[in-house]
Amino acid sequence: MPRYGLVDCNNFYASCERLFRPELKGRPVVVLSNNDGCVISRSSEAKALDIPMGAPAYQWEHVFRKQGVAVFSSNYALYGDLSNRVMSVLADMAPRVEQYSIDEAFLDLSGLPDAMALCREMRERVVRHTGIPVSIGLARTKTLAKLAAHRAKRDVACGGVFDWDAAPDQQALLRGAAVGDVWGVGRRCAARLAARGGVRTALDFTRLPGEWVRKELTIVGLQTQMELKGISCLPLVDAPAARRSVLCSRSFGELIEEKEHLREAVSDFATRAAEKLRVGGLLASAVQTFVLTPRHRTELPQHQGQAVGTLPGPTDFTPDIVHAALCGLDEAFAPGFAYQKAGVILLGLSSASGRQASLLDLPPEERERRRALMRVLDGVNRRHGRGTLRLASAAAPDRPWHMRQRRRSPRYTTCWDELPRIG
DNA sequence: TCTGGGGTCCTAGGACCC
DNA sequence: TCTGGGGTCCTAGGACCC
Repeated sequence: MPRYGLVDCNNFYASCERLFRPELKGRPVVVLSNNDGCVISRSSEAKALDIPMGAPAYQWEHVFRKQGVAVFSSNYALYGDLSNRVMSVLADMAPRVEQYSIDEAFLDLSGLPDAMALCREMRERVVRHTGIPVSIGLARTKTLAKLAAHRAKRDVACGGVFDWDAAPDQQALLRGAAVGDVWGVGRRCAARLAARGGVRTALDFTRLPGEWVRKELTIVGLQTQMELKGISCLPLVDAPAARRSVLCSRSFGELIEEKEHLREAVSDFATRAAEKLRVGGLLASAVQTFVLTPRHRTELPQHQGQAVGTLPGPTDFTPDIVHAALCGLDEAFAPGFAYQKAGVILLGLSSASGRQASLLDLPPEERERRRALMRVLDGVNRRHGRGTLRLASAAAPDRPWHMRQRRRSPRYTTCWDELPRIG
């Protein structure tokens, strides 16, 4: 029988923020999305105040003030670094690890004599080495392991680790889980299940006829159902799959009507996306640009535009990518709208090392010249901060529509100037 | 005034080919 | 009068995840 573990960092972003601010222990902490828009992480004290996940920050300001909630803008440099530290502890202890997200990892624990003991030790070591508390679920499928971790987190009696397979009454466990809490069952799907004969719990879901599930919820829904029944359909994926796209997009700090400003923003996004390409050793063959008006502002005229610009061939050369993205913008843009968001997606990715020579190839000396230029650009920007060297079409850093981040904590662990001071 | 960003996968439908 | 069928590839849109 396969055995999976799911390690889940508790309230990850909020926990990261609290690491460097011990005086916040016991106080409610929330972390906001980009632009300080909505709540994306809450400490247990903040959850106890009934601040929901995704709550728009402006609607909760009075609660933040009244209850002394510590509020942070998101600081991905910090979270990414702490995530790496947690993952490396796991990799040292478990035979096979699949990092599933910034704060979760699946483990393959099949065939181990005492998986439970290993998980307990792992949990202690992670908190000792990184300060981040984690919960661990164990089960014979990944989907059940997710539910088990959920349980481990909520039920303090578990001591942070819960073994689904060892539970005496697994039906009761399934009955206690809302179907919407099952991994792979989103809002839409949960609503359809409720509409169809009131399927509300995970147990109800397992009792539906498989043909109906296949037909209405596709093969994905059927897999979820089988996994809930204890039949493993989703294997551990240790080698990360090749990336299929690179996306860079932002909401603006204020709405943009001027095409010139959108050009600057899109130029920025394309530049960042090209950097990500080079970091990953990838080339893109197409660039998609999109622009959106604010969907929540129904009183404003709405427009969504997108267009794909093709590149001369697979490339990671910033000027080519920016140029194609701006061509896309010309097509996607319509005048007379106030835009709230834009983005650039790089598609048709291939590996830079395994690159096919083509008839359209540039002469080797020109290729080398471009590579050298990008190396210099990346080197300078790595050392002196992103955007130090940029194309003339890109935005100056002081534009009013740049994203708001009024409450970002220092980059304690990744930036020399922002190290914590002691004494 | 103020509601994130970055991904993946599946399906349906059309174009095209033999 | 009869008017194929199966395969592939691409795209758009939807749903899900954290």
